Amino acid sequence: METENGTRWLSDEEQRAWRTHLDVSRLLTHQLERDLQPFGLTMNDYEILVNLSESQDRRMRMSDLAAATLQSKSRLSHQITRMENGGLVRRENCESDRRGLYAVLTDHGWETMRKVAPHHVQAVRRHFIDLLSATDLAALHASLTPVAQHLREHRGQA
Amino acid sequence: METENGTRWLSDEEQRAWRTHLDVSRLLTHQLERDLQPFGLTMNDYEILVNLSESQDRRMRMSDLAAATLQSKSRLSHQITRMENGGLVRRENCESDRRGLYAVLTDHGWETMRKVAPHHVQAVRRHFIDLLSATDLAALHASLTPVAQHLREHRGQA
DNA sequence: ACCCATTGGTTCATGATTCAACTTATTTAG
DNA sequence: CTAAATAAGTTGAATCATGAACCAATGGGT
Repeated sequence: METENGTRWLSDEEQRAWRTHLDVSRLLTHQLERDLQPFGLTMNDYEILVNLSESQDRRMRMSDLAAATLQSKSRLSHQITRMENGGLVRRENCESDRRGLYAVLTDHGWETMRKVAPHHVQAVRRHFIDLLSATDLAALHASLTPVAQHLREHRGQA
Repeated sequence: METENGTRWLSDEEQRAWRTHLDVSRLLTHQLERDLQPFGLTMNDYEILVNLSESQDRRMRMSDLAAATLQSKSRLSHQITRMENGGLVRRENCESDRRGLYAVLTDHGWETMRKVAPHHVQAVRRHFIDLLSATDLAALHASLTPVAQHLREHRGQA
């Protein structure tokens, strides 16, 4: 499993598992993207709608929203601009910190959310959740949680 | 778990598992992207190098390569053009089917592969493989395989 | 009170991705 | 044998993402 130059290559089973994970993650986001397309939304749009709609007063600070959705500030800024043009969201400035801005869900954004969510959930079920037994899903969750935590900690460094 | 409009919403555990999967998949690709950056490669570049270097005569038909890497023909075409400009790969036309083209790994591409692969493997280990026990990894692989298969079958339709 | 480092957010330039339109070669049906 | 359908790839325009540079407000420290 180890070669003269000191590299610990992946075993066959490790390779297969890794490739499967990669494939699922790509195929799945691609599929969900396609399922949202008829509604004129991307996964990114949708995730922002979710975050805002679950927040106090349907609003979040730009920074917090960026952190919650794992995007860069720059990307979020563009994203919100697009959604603002689509009438899903509006910017509103923050009293307590005059640098800050809120992204606020509009009524149209809220309505869109209500209309689209059931379809999206159904898609997540069809292509992922319902293909796994409850125990498999729990095991998967348990395995992946430390990975997620590790990655969060290592974010933004070499 | 089911509401008046007939939507089967996700249970809390399902939600958490799903979000964790999503987060891992995004954080992980982002991290691996960053680990490749010092070598001037993206994950896409790398995956193409892998595919070519494992193929007979270090060459593949464009279509096959597109299928293997789950990309559209258009995207692959642009991608190969970039890599061709970087000297990693070259196009060569196919005798048996005059519409067809091969993407061929250049010597520089091969050397790049040899140099980068150990670092990439190490990154995959550090951020994923080595964070899971062998049994967890096997279970994850077993759970995900039917999902991957389902998604492959459903590709390209509603 | 003042300077300076930090934080919150945008903007600009560049590169990547997507989708539809297009060309050329191959296959199939009649 | 030929016409229509299909397959292999490319191209171009529009959209989206990334990273660095930037501006403005805040918060300490001295």
